[in-house]
Amino acid sequence: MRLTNTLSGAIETFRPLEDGRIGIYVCGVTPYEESHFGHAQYAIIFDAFIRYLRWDGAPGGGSEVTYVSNYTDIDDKVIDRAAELGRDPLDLVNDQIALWEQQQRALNLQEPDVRPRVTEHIETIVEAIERIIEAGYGYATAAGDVYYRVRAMADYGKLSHRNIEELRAGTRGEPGEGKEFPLDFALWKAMKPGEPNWPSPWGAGRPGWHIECSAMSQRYLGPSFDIHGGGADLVFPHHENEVAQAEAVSGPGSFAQIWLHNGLVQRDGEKMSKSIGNVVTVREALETWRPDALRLFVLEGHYRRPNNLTDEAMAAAGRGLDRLLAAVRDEGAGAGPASSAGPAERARFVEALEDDFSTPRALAAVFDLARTINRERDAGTDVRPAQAVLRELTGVLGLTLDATDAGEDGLNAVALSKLAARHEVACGGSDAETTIEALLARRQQAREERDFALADAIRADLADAGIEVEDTPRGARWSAAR
RNA sequence: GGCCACGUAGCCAAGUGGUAAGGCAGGGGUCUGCAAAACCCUUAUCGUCGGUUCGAUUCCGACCGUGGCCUCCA
Repeated sequence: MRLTNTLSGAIETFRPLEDGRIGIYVCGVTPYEESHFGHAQYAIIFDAFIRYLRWDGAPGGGSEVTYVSNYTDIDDKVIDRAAELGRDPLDLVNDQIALWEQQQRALNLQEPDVRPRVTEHIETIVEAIERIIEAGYGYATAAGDVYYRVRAMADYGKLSHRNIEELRAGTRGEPGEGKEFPLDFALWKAMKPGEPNWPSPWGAGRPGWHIECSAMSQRYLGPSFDIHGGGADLVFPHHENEVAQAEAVSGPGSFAQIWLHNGLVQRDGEKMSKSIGNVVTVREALETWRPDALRLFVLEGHYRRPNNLTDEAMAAAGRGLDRLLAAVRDEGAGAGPASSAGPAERARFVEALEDDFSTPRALAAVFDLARTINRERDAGTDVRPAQAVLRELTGVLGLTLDATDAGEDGLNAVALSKLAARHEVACGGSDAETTIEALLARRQQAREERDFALADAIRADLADAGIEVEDTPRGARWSAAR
């Protein structure tokens, strides 16, 4: 597999440190407020990536993947937000983590194998800081802060492709109290009154932002591991500092072998930010669009490129999803010969993903397969083998192709029973599905009597109630519109 | 200001030194009582200007534009 490595800036052939086993760490969220579309995007991308690595259809038959993704559950933002809300910081993050995990399930995101939290790894972090100090790359101040000595790291800046002079020119503001050098960053922050704190050799305090990720990734994946991922906005300073911290102790080139960064989400061509007021939360996204449509939208772009979220693009993704749903519909058992479609598309799919995880190209193969299935089905071919391949490939990308995604629980039972009454249909119970079936039976009867006015009226009424009716050779099919 | 990406049809988005995947939308058909879905056909000289080359959208340069980062945003 070839992947763009931020470290080298080039596409490299990825070889795991240990054959058949892959360790990957992805920077997770800081759960101080609701997650937004960008979080869904990074999570979807890495979810699909890991599903692919594990897939037995990947070259080599799939790998055993250890996926670690953290929660930064204590930092300035958490403390500030908790103070604003007058809440305990830990309560706040617990609530936000619970919400995010619920949303992750809604988005069909696989759970990471390990979800380390900073507050549960203070000892690991303190030990990591001690080793950095021992190696000569860290120093404590009289105030009880500990800083990383950036100038001690010869190749500082190698990940983000900058040098210390450049960075120094860009620094704004004051050097900071007790720092030897303006670019030095905090490994440990001395406690301030009222803030959560833990004991350490340098006095009570809490970890700096970057140390947690290098300490926890190495804790679970070893000093050297395969892949470290995250949003492109984390390259500097976060990931740069992680590299500096880790390699100060474990040596140059020892940390993550490949750095993968996903492009950021824009909203209508603009940066999504609170100051612009155009942030789309995951909650809003899930209320507006189907999970599979969201995933399709994300994966229709290449992971490294910025992705522009627009209503139009989302609508297009939704229609594309409908197309895939139509192809896997349970009407594939034609009387004719079995379809031979699938293997060629599968090969294209693999080829695309092997080439820097090109999900757009992989999806093109999937859509081509969908077209072939539809065409062959129309011709009476038994397309079930091809449908199985389509389901397999989309499953690798994490699409569920679950038609009930549209939310039948959202059906308006009251409106439906009124309809049933208007068309003089006995609907039995209040069950929405039963009512719809009864209405469709009434409509079918009308059609057989050539009473198309009534048939069309029923269809129109159902459409008003959010039910779309389509006639097929095998009877009417309905679905909840969205 | 510095560093780094990117700029492909109405929209989204792949890709290649030899005249450009896929999705959505549009137009024309087939099918259908009608519709929907599906299927078939159809819609681009790849930001601008130079250069290298037999030939560039693909390589190089400049310019314009968009985006990211420049100490705590996935």
